[in-house]
Amino acid sequence: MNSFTEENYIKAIYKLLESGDETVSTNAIAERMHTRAASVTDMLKKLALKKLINYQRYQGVSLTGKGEKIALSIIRKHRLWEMFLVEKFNFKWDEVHDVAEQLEHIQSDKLIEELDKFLNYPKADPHGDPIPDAKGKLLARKSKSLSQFSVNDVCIMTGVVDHSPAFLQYLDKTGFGLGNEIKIREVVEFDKSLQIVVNKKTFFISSDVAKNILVILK
Amino acid sequence: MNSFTEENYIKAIYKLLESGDETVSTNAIAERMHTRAASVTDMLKKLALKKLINYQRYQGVSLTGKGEKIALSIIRKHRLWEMFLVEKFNFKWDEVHDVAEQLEHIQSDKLIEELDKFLNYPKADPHGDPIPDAKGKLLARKSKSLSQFSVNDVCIMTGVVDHSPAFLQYLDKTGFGLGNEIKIREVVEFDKSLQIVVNKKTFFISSDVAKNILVILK
DNA sequence: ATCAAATTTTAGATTAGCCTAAATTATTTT
DNA sequence: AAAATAATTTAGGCTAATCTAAAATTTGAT
Ligand SMILES: [Mn+2]
Ligand SMILES: [Mn+2]
Ligand SMILES: [Mn+2]
Ligand SMILES: [Mn+2]
Repeated sequence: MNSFTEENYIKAIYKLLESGDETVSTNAIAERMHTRAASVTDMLKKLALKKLINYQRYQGVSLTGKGEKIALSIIRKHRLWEMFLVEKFNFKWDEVHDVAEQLEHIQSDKLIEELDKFLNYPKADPHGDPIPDAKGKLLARKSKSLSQFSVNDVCIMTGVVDHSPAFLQYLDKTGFGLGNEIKIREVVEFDKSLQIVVNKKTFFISSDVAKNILVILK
Repeated sequence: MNSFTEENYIKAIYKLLESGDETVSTNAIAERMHTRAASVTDMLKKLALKKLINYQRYQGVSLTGKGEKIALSIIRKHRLWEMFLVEKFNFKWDEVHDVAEQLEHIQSDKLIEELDKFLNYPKADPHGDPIPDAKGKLLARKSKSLSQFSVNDVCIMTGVVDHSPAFLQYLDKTGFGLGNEIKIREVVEFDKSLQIVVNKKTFFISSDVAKNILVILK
C-alpha cells in the first residue's frame, strides 16, 4: 500500500506534530529524515495526492485523519515490537530501536494481534511510551520532566525523553529505570542540577539529565 | 548491505540450483521472480559485480560461496520465522509464508540468535524443510515422494513439495500432517493414484497429491 | 552445415526517491 | 515599506529496479 519511505515520512510528520504546533515545516521534516528540503517537497506532493497530509505550498503540513491512522498503526507496531524484544528476546532498552524500525513495516494484521496478545496487551513500551490500541487510540501521558519538580518532591520514573543508547546506557549504569522512586534532595540554583535519592542511594544529575527523565508525582 | 531485491534474486537462484543443475537460466529466474528476462540480466550484472554469482553472458549463473552463504542465511531466517509463527503465534502452516517473506529481510544477528534459542534450536520448519544452522550448514533431507513407494510400504510424512495454501489446506482438511504414519494399501496401475491408511482411516489420493507428499520409510 | 526457433542481452524508457543549484515566496530587520 | 535573510519550491540529474522492443547469440532440426 504505502512504501517504507512513505511510512517513515508519515511517522516523522506525526512525531513533529506531537510537539504541539498546528503544522510542521519542510525543513523540520528534512532534518528528522536526514534528507534535503527538496526531497521532502517531492514526497509532500505525493502524500498530499494520496490524501494522507494537508499540504499547500509554503504553508507547512499536517496529517489528515487517514494519515494519522497510518502513523498510529506504525507507532503501535514499533512499540509492541520493542516490548517483545525486551520481554521475550533479552534485548536491553537501548538495543531495541533499530530493529523495531525495521519490524514496524511488516504488514500482517494477524501478526500484530498475536503479538499484542502474546505480550498480554501492554500499555507502554520499554521506554514508557504509550502503545496505541488496535483502533489507533492513544492515551496521552501526564508525565512531566523531572526538572520541573522541587526539593522534597517524591516522584516515580515513567519514561525518558531522549531515547539514545548513550543516554539509556547512562541510566542503566547509574541504576535508574522505569518505576523507580526518585526523591529530590536538593536543587542547585546556579545550574539547576539535582541531588536525588534513588533506591536509598544519593546521586547528582545535571539539569540536562533531569530534563530527559519523565516522572509523575508519587 | 544487499537490498531486499538483491536478496530475493539470490534466494531464487539458490532454490533453482537446488533442483540439481549446475547453472540456472535467465528465463527460469525471470519466471520465479515474476519479472522479465531483461530485468534479470540487469540484476545478474550487478550481482556478478558484487561477486555473489558466477556469470558470463549467455552461459547461465551459479552462486559463489559468498552468494550461497547469503542465500542460506535468508532461508534460515525465513524458516525460523515460519516456525515461530506456528509455534508461538497460532498461525497455521498455510498462513506463514507471506509474512516470513517479509521477516526474512530483517537485519539483526542478535534477533536471529534469540529467535533460534526461543524456539529451542529447531531442525525443521512447519513444512518439514530443514533449517540451516548459524554457520549456514544445511542437512540434506533423505525424504522421497510418497509416489515412489509401493503397496504395503509404511512411511512417515516428513514434508511437502508444494507449499501452496491450497495444497496445505487440503492436507489439513483431510487430516494429514507431518509425523503421520501412512500405509500404502493399493496403487492403482491406471493412474498411479493411491489408497492409503492414515490414523486408521482409509483415503484415496491422486498421484498428483502423492508426488507432493514427502516421506521416509518407517 | 544451414536455417529457424528459442534464449538472452542490449537499447532506450519509466518510476520512486534522492541530490544540487537556482528561482520563488515568506519572514525579519532596518 | 524596502531590503536582507530564511524557507521552500522548481528545475534538472542520478541510481535502482522495472519494462518493451530490437539485436545478438545459442540451440536444435533438418
Ligand atoms: Mn524506538
Ligand atoms: Mn520506544
Ligand atoms: Mn515459506
Ligand atoms: Mn517453509
